Amino acid sequence: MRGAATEAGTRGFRPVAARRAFEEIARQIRERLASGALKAGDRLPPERELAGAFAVSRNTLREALRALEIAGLVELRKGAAGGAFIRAGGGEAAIAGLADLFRLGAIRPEHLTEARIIVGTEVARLASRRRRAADLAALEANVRAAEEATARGDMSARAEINYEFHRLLARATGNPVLIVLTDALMEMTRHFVNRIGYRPNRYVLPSRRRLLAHLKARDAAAAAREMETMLRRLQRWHLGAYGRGR
Amino acid sequence: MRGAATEAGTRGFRPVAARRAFEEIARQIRERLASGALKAGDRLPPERELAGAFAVSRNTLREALRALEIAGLVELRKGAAGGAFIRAGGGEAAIAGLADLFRLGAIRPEHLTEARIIVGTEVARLASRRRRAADLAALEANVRAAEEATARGDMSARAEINYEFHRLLARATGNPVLIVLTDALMEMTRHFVNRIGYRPNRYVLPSRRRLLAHLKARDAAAAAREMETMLRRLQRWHLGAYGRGR
DNA sequence: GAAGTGTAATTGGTTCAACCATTGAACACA
DNA sequence: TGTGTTCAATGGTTGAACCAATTACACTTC
Repeated sequence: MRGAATEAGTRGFRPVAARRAFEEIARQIRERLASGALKAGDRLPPERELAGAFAVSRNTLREALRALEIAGLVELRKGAAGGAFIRAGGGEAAIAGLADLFRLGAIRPEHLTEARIIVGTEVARLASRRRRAADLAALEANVRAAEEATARGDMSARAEINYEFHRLLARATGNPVLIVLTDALMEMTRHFVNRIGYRPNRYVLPSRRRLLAHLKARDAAAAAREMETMLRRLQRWHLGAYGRGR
Repeated sequence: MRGAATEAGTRGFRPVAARRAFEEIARQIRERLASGALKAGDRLPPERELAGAFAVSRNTLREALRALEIAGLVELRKGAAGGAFIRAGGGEAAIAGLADLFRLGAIRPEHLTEARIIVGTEVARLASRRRRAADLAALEANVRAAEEATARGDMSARAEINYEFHRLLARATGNPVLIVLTDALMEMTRHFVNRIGYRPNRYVLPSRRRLLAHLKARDAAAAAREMETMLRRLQRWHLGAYGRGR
């Protein structure tokens, strides 16, 4: 400080925004989404026209569209009837974001299995209350497919069908938060299993059959118990394999 | 079908990928992250150099970097010591992705409150088992700040401090999946509350005090019960406001 | 020597003007 | 009717240039 008499201090000052142009553009488009002025299926004007409207170069505008595309808000299609279309959000960005965290090593296998027990148990409970006939049919077809894959020794297909079971169950709850979360947990599990290698076990399929019976009977407590028991066995199985594998 | 003798069908054919250049670049960089060749804090070469290495123009390379930046994997800094730095993932992309879903209307308030009950209850249970002295101190300071904000009638600060309580509790579990998920749920709650307006209530703070006592005593069952009861009351409160407000 | 000051180098941000590649629809033709 | 062709629209990519922020460093000043 040089002169106390002229020093006015810096309180009340904030760092200037210095927001990049493409961020401001993406913000404005997001705003129209939140306000309902833009809804799923709508098409934005062509890039050249949008660039003119925002008074930026086409490159800068493209970076803004790229940001929205990665966030899963718009889909870009080439060709005569192409353009930027507003997507009906399916949560792909959130799923990819969690999968990236796992890839970065921020999430360790025991965190993943713990979260799966928490979410999976409550998904089973809610699904048994809300499942419709169509959900039950889809789940039964899934278990049958798993049995067939096991019979012909196709372990890769078996793993995929198992992930799909959890996704179907989550959809039966009708809660999109649980659906997205389950999808993300399965995506992380897939990465994890790819790393340690899939090892078949004998207790999952019988558990599935018991779970289906509870779902059919709408016995929420029994369904939750069955799922929790199965996931805890799976946790010991996975973490054992991880401990030996690392 | 014209000639059954020459018709071979289309089974086994799949649409060709036609991946865009920037996607392939982002994939390669992601791969290095997953393999551990790149880790948090590392700096990628300057854009001009990278563009040369991938044999693409600088614009295309920038779209790849933009994609990685939006995904939260890298951070771009200007200036002499600038460049693309690998970020220590904090899950911002996943959080933003879920918040976008809420903004798009795919997630309705009852879905949000249901998920909060499930996650919050189990977070309280795990936190009471694993909390350390520092967690307890931070939570106590938070509750004190909430009481002060209430005393001076600052409802906006009060709301923020309340969200922070749940985030702190999630951190005490030590599970990054639960941390990211809680952050995302709080972010969605903030949007929701901003829309319907914050209305103070009298039962949250007493519940906080009881919860702190359970945490201090490491009584997991009581902590979970307290949190679940509070969240269910909050659910009725919020949904009631939403029902009248829409 | 310590602290401030100016300057140059580095690097991301943006612009501009092209051209390429894909897509779908209009259209001609058998 | 259907089949192939042409063409306009639109996103994808390129390359060169300049702007703007940031840092490192030599230089001055006390």
